[in-house]
Amino acid sequence: MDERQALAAFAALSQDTRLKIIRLLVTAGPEGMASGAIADAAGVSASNVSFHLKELAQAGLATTRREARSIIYVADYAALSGLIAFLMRDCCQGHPEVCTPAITALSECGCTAAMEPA
Amino acid sequence: MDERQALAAFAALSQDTRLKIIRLLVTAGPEGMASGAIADAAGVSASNVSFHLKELAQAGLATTRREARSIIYVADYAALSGLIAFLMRDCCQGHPEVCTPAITALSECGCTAAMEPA
DNA sequence: TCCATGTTTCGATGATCCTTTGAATATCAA
DNA sequence: TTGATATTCAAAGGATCATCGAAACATGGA
Repeated sequence: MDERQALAAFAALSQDTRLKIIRLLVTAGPEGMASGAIADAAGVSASNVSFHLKELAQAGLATTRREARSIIYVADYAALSGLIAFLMRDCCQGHPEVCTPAITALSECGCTAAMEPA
Repeated sequence: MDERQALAAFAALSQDTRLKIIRLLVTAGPEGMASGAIADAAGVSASNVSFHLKELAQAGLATTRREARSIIYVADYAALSGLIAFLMRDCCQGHPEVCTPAITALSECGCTAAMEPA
């Protein structure tokens, strides 16, 4: 993830409805959600959700696949962790006080099970 | 960090000049940088940098202190790691494939030295 | 084929944001 | 006090963005 992509991702996440949508997609998992279901869950119109989903897809944070009449949106986990990595890489240069609290946050989600001591 | 704060932080980071400024501040460390020095380094006018610094401060990503005629801006490391934590907390619910790559990113910056195995 | 469903696209409107300019404020030195 | 330096503030412009409604497109079933 370069600066250009990070900028696009930050812009995509800086909007109320889109942040809501990303959270929906992330919790929905790899199966994703149909556009209509997202619109219902987010409480916005079909055309409005379509507008925001397009933004998220263009920012690389979501991918799509068609399934019958529905179009399914899936969170791009690699892009999200890439953004996290970008923030960290940028923030840690000689200042571990930035990342150390993040380690605590990490351990809250059970993902540290696979970790090895440094 | 709640959703409102995260939204403000994402908005602050989604602008070219401001992202550049945050990177400058982060690498500058706790000593910070004067407004004028930031303007020079970022290549923008004094009033423009002032505008963006105000945005960053209001988003909680930077703090200020006066030093003689200069006003020194300092990155708020707690807010930055809080944003990282917000992203992670949101993204990991049942999907460790999001956070696991972030662990790799973490280990690149030397901050994992303090870590314990889970 | 015809119709219903799900989604996107287009055009218009109002809101928000970024930049610039010039004036105002604060600090220090002479 | 006067002048110089450092920064902020306020107003105006041009650009970008979000929302809505209507129309268009794609798919599947009768």
